[in-house]
Amino acid sequence: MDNRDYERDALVLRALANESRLKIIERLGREQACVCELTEMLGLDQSTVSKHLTVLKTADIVSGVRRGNHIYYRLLAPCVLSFLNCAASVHAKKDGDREHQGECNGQT
Amino acid sequence: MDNRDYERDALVLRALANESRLKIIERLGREQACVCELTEMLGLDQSTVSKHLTVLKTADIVSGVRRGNHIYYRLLAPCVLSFLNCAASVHAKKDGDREHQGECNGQT
DNA sequence: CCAGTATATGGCTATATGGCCATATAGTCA
DNA sequence: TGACTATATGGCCATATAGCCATATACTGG
Repeated sequence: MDNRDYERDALVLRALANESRLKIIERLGREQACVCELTEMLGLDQSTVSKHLTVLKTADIVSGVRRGNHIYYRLLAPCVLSFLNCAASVHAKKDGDREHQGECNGQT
Repeated sequence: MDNRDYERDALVLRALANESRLKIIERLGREQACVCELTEMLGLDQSTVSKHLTVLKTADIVSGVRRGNHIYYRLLAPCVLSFLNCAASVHAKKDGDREHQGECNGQT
């Protein structure tokens, strides 16, 4: 149980460690979307969004299927949404709570 | 529930998105440790380890208390350990499983 | 105080990242 | 086929990151 593949783990976490990509994930957590929708939502260059999606695909966090002229992306690993709750609770703790137990479903 | 602080979330995730820091977290998840123990475990320069700990401290993931000559670090946010399980399940899926539901405690 | 040990900080270099623009690719529809 | 739209890729630049070495700081024990 100790032989984690830290390199792979870090790859996944690096893919998540970006504000724009977090927004993409949050969006895809609600409903699949095409690149153009994500591009409009983020207000970034389309090529930039495409690269973000490549990063997420490489980490096996999202996948896209073509439908007609569009490619619809969806979240493959919904568990990453819990990362956001945990991440949020980390600073929630800092800015108010006392000791921060629970809040995110970690095995203490 | 939509006004996430993505910047703060990304800060936390960036702090986790590094192989050496993941090893530190896994270690501290088992038991607190001083810098010198972590330095030996990682086989990196002591200054490098100290900087990693600063990153983790800044993200409120760990904190250290001095005891005599040593500073003992402990994990403040044990929920981050569940990140590792989720991250692992993301590639476990790739390398075998079919659809990857559950495995990590996300709210699907 | 001084010497010794543990930790932190500053300076440096090599590499990675995120953004843009320009362009290439892949599909649709006449 | 050719015009059009959606997405991906390559090139570039500015900034961030991880590592090292050297040095500073903080504490302990004589």
